[in-house]
Amino acid sequence: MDDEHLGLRELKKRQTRDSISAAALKLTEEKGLSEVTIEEIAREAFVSPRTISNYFASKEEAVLAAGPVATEQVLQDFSTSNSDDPPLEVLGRLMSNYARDYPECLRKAARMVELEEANPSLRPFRLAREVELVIDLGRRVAQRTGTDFAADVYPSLVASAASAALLTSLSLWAQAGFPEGRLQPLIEESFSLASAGYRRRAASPISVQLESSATPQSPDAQPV
Amino acid sequence: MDDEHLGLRELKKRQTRDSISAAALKLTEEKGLSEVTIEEIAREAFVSPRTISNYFASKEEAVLAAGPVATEQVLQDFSTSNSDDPPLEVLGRLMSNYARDYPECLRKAARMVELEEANPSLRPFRLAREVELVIDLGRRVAQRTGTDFAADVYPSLVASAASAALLTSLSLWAQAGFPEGRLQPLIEESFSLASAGYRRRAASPISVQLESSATPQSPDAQPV
DNA sequence: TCATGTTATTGCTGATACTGCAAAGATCAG
DNA sequence: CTGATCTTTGCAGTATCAGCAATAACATGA
Repeated sequence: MDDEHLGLRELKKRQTRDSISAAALKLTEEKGLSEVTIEEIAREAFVSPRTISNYFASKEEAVLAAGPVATEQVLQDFSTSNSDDPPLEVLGRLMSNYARDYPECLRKAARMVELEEANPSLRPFRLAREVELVIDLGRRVAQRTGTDFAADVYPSLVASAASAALLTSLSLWAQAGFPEGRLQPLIEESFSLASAGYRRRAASPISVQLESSATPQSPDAQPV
Repeated sequence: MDDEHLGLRELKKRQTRDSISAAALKLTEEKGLSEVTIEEIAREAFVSPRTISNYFASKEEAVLAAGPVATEQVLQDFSTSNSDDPPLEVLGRLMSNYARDYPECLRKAARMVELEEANPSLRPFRLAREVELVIDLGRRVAQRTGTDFAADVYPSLVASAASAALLTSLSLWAQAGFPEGRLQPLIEESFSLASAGYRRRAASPISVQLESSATPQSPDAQPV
């Protein structure tokens, strides 16, 4: 029911959708989203302005649609893996492996973080997408642990913690200038911190300290 | 610098701001935000449409400005209190006390959650506000624990966990129909779950189980 | 009290965004 | 090939929003 019999119609739909979001992303990187009009995106994507409204409710959603979609893979893996470890640890391992195996995808995600800092109007919409993912993940945690998603805080809390761990890691990593090989330890640190009830291990005041030159003064940072 | 010498000007500014957001809230509850125009809000608040644009960037922000602002109190209390306990536990106590002492404020917050479910366009903007709070809280955690907000995942993770604990509790509580006296235990459960690294205590599969009749079938829940 | 500077409010205007509707074009199934 | 279905498009109407200048309200100091 997913990629089964995709006729020409479905193919063209995805194609125009991708064209639009790619055009939106390109123009946004060039001029800033506030300077980009629907009409421009339409020209760039070879569609009519009206068509853009058919696909996206706003410029912001069009830009965000160009972001990474690989999260679904991790969600799948989480649901199918059957370990007896606590969900957070499983998620931590999955994310860590993901950072190791598909660095370009994480890099793309971090690039979106930067794009968001340059274009604040993106933030609300990115967050809305994020919440959808957290809800999805929460349901999976509930199913996996046999808890009730609607009556128990547990699944949602775990999902939120995992999301925060990943996003905080990405944000710090992007801020430090994407240092090679540093993301994975950051992710592991974040997840183990959550699993430890946010109590620092005495031995590691700042265990995965980045180069201090990368973030000399820290006027305003953008986590989450 | 806060409530010091508020001249007539500042007073009137706050007054018109409140008028606008109150009008926006009232009309939204009556007809749904999508059916409300800026012009209507302007009439209701006895200001010109142009003035609304001066105060808020969108209808959504106007509505959200009518929400509870008491979070600042908790942030203040967190910064001023000087306990040696882990920040999450301090925050948990503060929120629990808050739920006990100012139930009407929490109820208002939960009402906003419901309003958001009825008017999905509110969500992105509420989330954006939420993130601002989390960043603020993260900075305070950093200051309190002597960690570096910009170089260390710890402060942001703690702040995110606290935010998730509160919001998840509110969401569940609202979904269950605001049962009297149930919010505080939910909050305590959520915070202690986070402090315990999201590991259930063996004795409590669902320790703060709500009346099962309150949530018979759970088609789509809205945490976070 | 008055005079003057400062700031908020307002109307106007132009640019942009979004939606419903109906026509035109593309794809599909037989 | 033909009719059905769906996508794309143009058009028209409504709504949003920001810049600008004028007006009104408040503040400050004498």
